[in-house]
Amino acid sequence: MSVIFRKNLEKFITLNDQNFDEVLQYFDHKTIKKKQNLMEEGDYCSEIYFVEQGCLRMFFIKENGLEQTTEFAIEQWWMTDNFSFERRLPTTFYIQAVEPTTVLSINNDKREALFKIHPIMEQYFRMVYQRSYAASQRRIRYLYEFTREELYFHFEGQYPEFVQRIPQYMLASFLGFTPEYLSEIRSKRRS
Amino acid sequence: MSVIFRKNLEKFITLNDQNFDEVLQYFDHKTIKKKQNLMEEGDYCSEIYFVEQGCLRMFFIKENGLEQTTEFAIEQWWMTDNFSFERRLPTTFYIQAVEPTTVLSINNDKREALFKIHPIMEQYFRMVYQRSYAASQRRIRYLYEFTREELYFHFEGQYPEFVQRIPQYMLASFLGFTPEYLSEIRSKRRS
DNA sequence: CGGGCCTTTGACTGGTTTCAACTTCTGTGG
DNA sequence: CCACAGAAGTTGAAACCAGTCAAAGGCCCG
Repeated sequence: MSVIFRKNLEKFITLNDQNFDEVLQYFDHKTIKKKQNLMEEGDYCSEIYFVEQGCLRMFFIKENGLEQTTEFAIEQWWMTDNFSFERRLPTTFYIQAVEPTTVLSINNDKREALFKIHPIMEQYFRMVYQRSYAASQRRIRYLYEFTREELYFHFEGQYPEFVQRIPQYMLASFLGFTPEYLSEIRSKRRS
Repeated sequence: MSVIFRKNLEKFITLNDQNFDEVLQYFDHKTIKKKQNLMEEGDYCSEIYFVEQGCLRMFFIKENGLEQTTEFAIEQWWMTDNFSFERRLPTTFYIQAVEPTTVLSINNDKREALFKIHPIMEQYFRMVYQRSYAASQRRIRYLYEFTREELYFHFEGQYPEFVQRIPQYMLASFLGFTPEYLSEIRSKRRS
């Protein structure tokens, strides 16, 4: 099963049916309801998550008590607090389902074991991280290059369907401004 | 040679003398003067760079003509425009030496060849990218969490020696504000 | 020793936040 | 299936963080 995971693997590497089945054995399936947390502040973030269906968001709690969203993950995206995962330290983030969501998960130790038996998975993750890092680099550039208003129009241009999919206050948070200001931006364009 | 590269490799993997020599053959040495560019806007960013000695910065030119610094790399850091490198597209960044600098470089094709002969290097780069991505994730969090003033104090606390090493206007640019504002922050603390 | 680059200072400006009040949407229980 | 309460979105006024501009001072390197 997990057609979508296989599809994602095949973007980077080739695996025959038997090898895919073997690889899949290392992963667990999890189903979470909307608003349910997959990970909370203080947890050891021992796993990484691959979204099969649905949408996750990562956020932390700011000084003033507000939730600051830093990432979204939809189908075929990996998500975790990499710092906590790698250093085996407690996380300061939450991972929450924006919609009913199913994920594949694997912990650090199991993944190391997987790498030993299927070295091609090392290549797969090297490529996944290379892309993720590249995306992250680009995002940092946008944060420097664009005003908040431009960030919104740029994001809307790149992911129009996703903008429809999530509540505005989450999008505002992700783009680094307030829901009130997003309202203002949207009303400006209407006129 | 290249004691420092070997030192870095050994943080992640083990290689005997012979294998290290073989690996090193795939890399080129480059020496660049202060203010010289290793890469310019429009270039195909075909290589990745490992800093042996010195300091690089990556920047792009904003609409208003100003240089916006997005990254620094000192000894033992890798630097490249990953997006351009991976997709084989022209870059929109510059990479420039802040000090006289020596780097190791390798292009995409050579690196693929290296992975074939020394699969352990695939593991090395998987780990390097995992860390880089984690660092990038943390940096994005800081950009959301801190005011510009807090960003400065936080950075100064984490890298006090590096703050001394580079001109203030570059640091201000990297932290996302103007040299004037950095002056203001610094004068506030003096009083 | 001089010129240009870097840093500092101050006045003014504006993009974005904060706060509060109001309206609209949504989902859950009766 | 409707009612209603809480959540999400809108609007406007006041405040503030940080940018812009201009001018002066300091310092490095040729």
